[in-house]
Order: sequence, then C-alpha cells, then structure tokens
Amino acid sequence: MARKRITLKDVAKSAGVSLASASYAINKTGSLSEDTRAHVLKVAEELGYRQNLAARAARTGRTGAIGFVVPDMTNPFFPSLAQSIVQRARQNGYSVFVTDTEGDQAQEEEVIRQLVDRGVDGIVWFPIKDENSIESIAGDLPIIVIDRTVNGFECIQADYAQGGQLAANYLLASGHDRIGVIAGPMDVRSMRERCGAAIEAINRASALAYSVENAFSTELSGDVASAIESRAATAVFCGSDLIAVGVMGHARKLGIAIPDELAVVGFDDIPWAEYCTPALTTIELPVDEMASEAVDALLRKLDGENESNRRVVFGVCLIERESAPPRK
Amino acid sequence: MARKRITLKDVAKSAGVSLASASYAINKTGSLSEDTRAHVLKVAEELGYRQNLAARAARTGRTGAIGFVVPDMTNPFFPSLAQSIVQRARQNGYSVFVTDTEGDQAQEEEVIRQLVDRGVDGIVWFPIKDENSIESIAGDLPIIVIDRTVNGFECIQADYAQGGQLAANYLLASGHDRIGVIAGPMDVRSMRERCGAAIEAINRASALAYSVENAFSTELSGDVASAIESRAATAVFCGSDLIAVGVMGHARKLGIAIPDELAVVGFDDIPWAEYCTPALTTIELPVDEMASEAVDALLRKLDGENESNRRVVFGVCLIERESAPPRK
DNA sequence: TCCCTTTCCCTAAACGTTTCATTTTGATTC
DNA sequence: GAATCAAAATGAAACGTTTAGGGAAAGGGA
Repeated sequence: MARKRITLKDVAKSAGVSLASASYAINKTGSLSEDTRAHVLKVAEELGYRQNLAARAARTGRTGAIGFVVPDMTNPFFPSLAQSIVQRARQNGYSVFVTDTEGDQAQEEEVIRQLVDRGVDGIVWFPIKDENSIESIAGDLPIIVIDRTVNGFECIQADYAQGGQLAANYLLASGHDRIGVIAGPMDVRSMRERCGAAIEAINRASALAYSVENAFSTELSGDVASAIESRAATAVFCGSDLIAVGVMGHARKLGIAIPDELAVVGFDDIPWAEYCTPALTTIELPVDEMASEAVDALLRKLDGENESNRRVVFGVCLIERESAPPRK
Repeated sequence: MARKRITLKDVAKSAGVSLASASYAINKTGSLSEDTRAHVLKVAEELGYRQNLAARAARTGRTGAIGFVVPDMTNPFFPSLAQSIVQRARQNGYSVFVTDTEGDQAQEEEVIRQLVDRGVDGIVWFPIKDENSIESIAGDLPIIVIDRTVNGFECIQADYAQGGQLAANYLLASGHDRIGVIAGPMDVRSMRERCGAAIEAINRASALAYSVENAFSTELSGDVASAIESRAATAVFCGSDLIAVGVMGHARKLGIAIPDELAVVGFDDIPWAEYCTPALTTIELPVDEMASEAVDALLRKLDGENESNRRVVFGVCLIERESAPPRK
C-alpha cells in the first residue's frame, strides 16, 4: 500500500536526464530546451511525482508557509478574515498556520517564536495591543499588522474615525439630540478613533448625553447599565456590535423599546448583526478587502519590495437596519 | 541587523563537541553523559540556538504540522472547533494548517493534496459530504474525520439522534401536540440522524404536524415559509440554529408570537443562539471536547497506535432558553 | 581551420538536520 | 600490564531538494 514516495531523482533517472535538469524543468528555471522540459514534466506526471516541500525548504530557506496570529478566534471578525487570508494565500501557493493567542501577550510572544522556528516566510498579525515590540523575537521577518497599529510595521486598517463620524452624523440627521456613546476598551487605538470621532461630532451638535466604557462583550458594566436606565439618551452609538447586542438585551429587559425609545448603532457588522431583533444598524468594515490586502502586502514584501511603515486605510460604510431607522 | 542564524554546527563547535553529540543533547536521545548534555544545552541557550524545523523535517520525514480541513469557516461551528484544535495541537508541539474548501469537493481534494505535499503528519477533516474517497490522494496519511461519517476513518461525532430525541421529548413534555420539523439538507448523515430521531419520537406521540427541508441557512424555502404560515404546529424543531433563526425571523414578520404561538428549538448552540430574541432553546454539542478528542486521536495515530475505524460519539444536551420554555 | 558565442545539460556542493556504525575513553577484572 | 566491556563521543552518510559553475555540442563569422 504505502509505496515509496517518488523523488526527483526517480524522475530524472526515468527521464534520462540529470537531477539538475529535472529540477530546472519542474521549477521552470534555468535554461532548458522546450523538448526536455516537456519530456521531464510528462515523466513526472506519469510517475505521480510530488515535490517534497520540506526538503525544498531546507535548501532554499523558504517554506512557502505564512502565519496568521489572532488574539481570539471567537472574535466575530475572525472567520471572514481567516477565510480571505487562507484563500488568498493559497491562490499564491502559500499555506497558512493559524494560531490563537487567547488574548495573552505571553502566549502571543511564544506563538510568534514558534512560527519563526517553523520557518514561516512571513506573518499576518492581529495583535492584542497596539504598542508592542517583538523585533527581538521576530528579527527581520516580514510582518503585516492588521486592525491594530504597531510602529515599524505595515498596518492594514479601516477608517475607524470615519466610521464613528458616519454613525454620529446619521443619528444626528435622524433628529436625535441626546445621544450616548458606549465605547469599548479605550486602550485600543481603533476604539479611541471610532469613539473619539463620534463624540466630537456629537459634541459639536451639543447632543452628547453620556459617554461610558465597556469591555468587548455583551455583558454590561454597572456604569453602562445605569446610563441606559437613566434614559438620558434617545440613541446610542456602541463601539462594537457585541456591546450593541448587550445594550439591546438590557434595554429589552427594562422595557425600553428599540428603536422607538432608544436607537442603537453598532460597529463591525458582525455576521449576526443582521439577525438580531431588531436587526442592528451598524458600521461595516471591508474585512475581505483588508485580509486580501494584508496577504498581498506580505507577499510583496516577500518579493523584496520595501515599502515599510506604510499604513493602508480602508473606507467603511453604514448599514441601515432596524435598530436605528433613517428618520425618527 | 540580520545576524546569521545560529546552526547546530555553531553550537557544537562552541561547546567543543561533535555535531552528533550536539544533536543528541538537544533531542535528548542517544547516549550522552549528563555533564555534556547539560553543557551543550547551556551553550545552545547562550547562543540563542533555535532548531531549523524545515531541515529537521527533511531528514526525519515528519514536519510536526497537521492540517485542519473545513468546508466553510463561516460555519458557526468553526471558531470554537478551530480554537480547540489549534490549542491542543500546539500544546503537543504541533502547528496547524487551516484550510477552507468553500464547500466545493474539487477544492477539497486539491486542498488535501496540497497538505500532503507540505508533508503534514496528519489531518483533521471536516468533510463536505459523508461518503467520500480520498485514499487515492491521501495514501496512508493518518486522518481523523470530525462531525461527518467517512468509511475507513476514525470519526468523531456527537450523538445527533439523542439530540433529536431530546428536543422532541422536551416539546412533547411541554404539552405540544402539533409539532413541525424543519430539517436541514437530508443528504448529510448527521441531519438524517437528528431529524429522523425527532420525527420518530413525535410520530410515536402522533403529534407530527409537518416535516420539511431547508438549506443550512437563514433563508427559508417556499415550502418552509408556507408550513409556518399554515400555523399547523405550535412548536417546531429545526435541524440547525441557523434555520431556527430564519424561522423566528419569518414568524415575527407574520406576527406569530414566539414562544407563545410557536415554540422553537434549534440544534448546535451556535454562539449567537444565546443572544437571539427570544434567546434560542437548542441542543448543545460538546464542540471543545470533540475537537480535543480529534487531535488526541490523531496524535495517538501518529504514535503508531492503530485503532482504525473507531467511531467516538459524544453526548449532547438541551439548553433551555426563551424560544421554547419548559412548560406551556 | 580556428575561435567565439550561445544553448543546453551535467557534476557536485550545499541546506541543517538525524542517526548508523564506529572509535575512543576510562573503569574493571584477571 | 594486558584484556574486556559498557558508556560516551564521533565521523560521515543520508534526507530531497536547489543552484553555481563548468563543459560539450552546435552554430556562425573570420
């Protein structure tokens, strides 16, 4: 059953050429006549030859694998991000090691170190925190940062500030004049940007009812809960959809009608936003594009292009659903 | 900046021993005195030596990597499954290539072939279909099947029939005597099992109102929509949570109150089930345990244990939430 | 005829490991 | 002091590739 693996040597012998020629033929490198190339390829095909990528990696120092490091796979961002990254990488002949760091920075370091050991050619990294220094472990390995901001690396992001503005302006235009902001953790930069922009816009209209902070979770802190109970706002902008879901749940428990008594706008457009009751109005990020760009940027870097410290920002848009209808 | 990578040769030289001894020391194999072993390890540490796993793989034929093949990453199953698999693998020194086949069997073959080329030591496979034959491409590579049933491989599953029964009995015990079943695609075995068991139990109580089929999706087919509109049932069991969400949405649109006029039970306990409105009563599968067992089984196989064609079945349980309260 | 290019192919070294087979070491026994 | 033996250490081959450098054959110009 387990017949021996066909090696390049077998192909070469069977085709009556040298090992080198066989290699050139397979890799379409070197100078070979069309005839021999075709002949070798045909023989390889017949024999069912498959490259041994481990050996190749040993020789070339390039594994054709990249790493994807993510703080938490259950982050609703993750699936579509991962899907796009894996697909895009595969189209270019790369495979992807996916690793979860459980939101723990020690594990994050460890994971990256392991990837380096494995000899990945590069990493797409969704860091836990914005500030970070992993040069010591990653050396000069090409790394692309996604969603967060880390100095010294190319960063792929969405225009969070634009998102906050969009949401705020939308609520203002709908006639709300008492608007609350329920932010996520303000130590992550993208959160500061989205909520900062929202608060600024709302403030300019003198419509800010309150501004509180919550974890990236549907569980609400006491502050947030009492802000809602106060009914000081007729609309809220939430720093993430998860929070928005929590807010809607709590409001329902209090008998506050959504959207009539409280309009809710989220951020991220996670897959379930569409299926909440009421369906969540939210800011959509072009996750697929971001993922593809991350891979593309990484591959470019692998090909030696040096455009370090670039920061690519993708535009976002507002998805109107039921939790915050267009006109009040 | 990019100082040369430290190789085992450097360590050996610096420690004043042969390459072989260095290797033995690092791998804790061979016969070495405790003294030299410790000394080599110390030197390696000082120099910051890191094994080149690609080279090692070339020599040993084992890469320390496994593949995880999944039909669709946006399947709500996926994140927790992936998380557990990746974690468990990492604890045992393995890294995981994650790949999405986009529900396409041609791609599935292609993906598996690529993994084989990469020299993965084994694969955890969530197949698209139950019947399947990939021996030709996978050869004698250790493979564990998860969730589906494929002959010739060890399969890790949940007790779907038990789940169907639980749901049916729960609804019957709650006093329902006209119960509908909205199945998912019946060409997947686990769906046949869960719905078959449910229908049987309901039939025994002569309470079956209707039984229709839908895709794995929140979009409802015409059949399903009209079944709901007919109001022939006071409760439905849905073959998957996604379908249940779709049903609840449609019912709401028709003004059918949930759970009062229509109780709904789902299957899978996807992450959002808890946050639906009303929160979805559903069957929970022990996803983490299944994932861990899959990895463990694979690792056992890699260690030469031969318990092929085993079928491991995990028990499930019913989670009571609001969409189908305990007593009517 | 001689020499120079070009085209094609080959030999052999290298990548960083592991591991087999062998040699060295040093203690123990006669 | 020689012989024996296990333990410890080593030399070198192997894994399946890639690739630099060289050389033979073929063609062309003088």
